[in-house]
Amino acid sequence: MSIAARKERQKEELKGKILEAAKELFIQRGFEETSIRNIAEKIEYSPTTIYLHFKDKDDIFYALHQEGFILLNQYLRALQNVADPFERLKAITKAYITFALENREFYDLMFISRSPMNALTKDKHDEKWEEGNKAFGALFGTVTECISKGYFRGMDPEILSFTCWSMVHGICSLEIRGRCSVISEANQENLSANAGDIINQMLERMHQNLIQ
Amino acid sequence: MSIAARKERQKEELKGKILEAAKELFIQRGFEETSIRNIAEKIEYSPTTIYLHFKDKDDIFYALHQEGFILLNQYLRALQNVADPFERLKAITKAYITFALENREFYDLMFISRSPMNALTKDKHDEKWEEGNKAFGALFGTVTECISKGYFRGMDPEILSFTCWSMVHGICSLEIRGRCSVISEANQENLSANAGDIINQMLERMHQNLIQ
DNA sequence: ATAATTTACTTTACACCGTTAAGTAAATTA
DNA sequence: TAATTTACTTAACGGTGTAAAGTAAATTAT
Repeated sequence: MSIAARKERQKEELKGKILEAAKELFIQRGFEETSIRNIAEKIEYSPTTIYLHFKDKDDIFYALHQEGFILLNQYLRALQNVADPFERLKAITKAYITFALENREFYDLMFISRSPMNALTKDKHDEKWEEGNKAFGALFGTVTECISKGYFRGMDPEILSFTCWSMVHGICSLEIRGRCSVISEANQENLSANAGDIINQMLERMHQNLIQ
Repeated sequence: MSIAARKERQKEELKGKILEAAKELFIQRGFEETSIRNIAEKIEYSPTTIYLHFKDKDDIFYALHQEGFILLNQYLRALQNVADPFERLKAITKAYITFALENREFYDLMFISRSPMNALTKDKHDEKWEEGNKAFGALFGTVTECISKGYFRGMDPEILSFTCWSMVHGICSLEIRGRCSVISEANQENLSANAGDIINQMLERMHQNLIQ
């Protein structure tokens, strides 16, 4: 039955083309300015064809947000050979910020936009946010390791992990959603990187204080 | 010329009614689900009437986001009589989180949504984000006072202020945009408040470390 | 008091949007 | 060769923001 196999292949091919077109458009123009009709026109199919491969618009952007997580993992994977968990934690916060600024639209989709989360609560009823869970798990693992080596003594690893995430997410999302105009022009350059340094400094001093 | 005065009054009245209707709708249903037509129907005018009072949809939500800042100021004003700047700083972070969670849609509009920022870059060409400047100024003032009293020695007050803002914004925006499902159910309760406590703890230990 | 003008709207219309239902031509199977 | 399935497209529904044109009432001018 190689005909069925070829058809399956062609179906996947078209799905890939839809996603590719969607990605290009949304990276150029952002999520809200990317319509099903735009995507369809780009791949030279009718708009309704897209619905044969994706449930709805949110479903497309859920798939794209998955690609974003693969990209984020590439940034983080490199840090897995940092032996000291505390050094690794600091490297994670820096890499996370770098990822966000180098892939703004992806970051927006993954952590700010409501669209991919809508896809979860609608279609995949009762399904969990696996991508988020996995990425958070990596942070959680490192924080837990830190605690087991005497850092952050007595703190809840999950809440502390969330707090670390929050701190860097705050920087990235204020930057991406254009709220940094309150900062003087001189400080706006490298603002995110500098704020990231302060966060790592805070983590460091927290540690220094505890071991004294 | 009291006729002109009355007309002016009536014009302002209608503008207020539009804003009131928009506010109710957007608090109930969120920004994206609130349309010009909805607002018009609610006040029993034709949709195009709204354009006699507001340039476009973003302009309406810019006005609403201003109301949000008035509300935020009410949360923060109470803390102005906390004499010690460091205690005030910690109170600000807590109050900020409380404001965000008690006024989620307003918070979204003020610090996450693109809409009011669009109004700035479009219409009010070259105008600055005054609301943001003013609110940030209050934080900046407190942080500067902290530094002048020996806290956070050697740090840039503006970048540090931004970092403090980022930390609490991160918590609030992850919560409001539904990214907290990665946390265990037990920890999801009071997650934001607990993360806020950790942030204050970090600020505190940073200080303790410096004065030792 | 009547005519001209301004004001405060509404109606209509345009060009989009996501999405569903119905139709169709080609490929495949019986 | 006929029946069926596949892979689409066309047409349509009900929504969106917004601009242009029309209208009736209020106001001003003569």
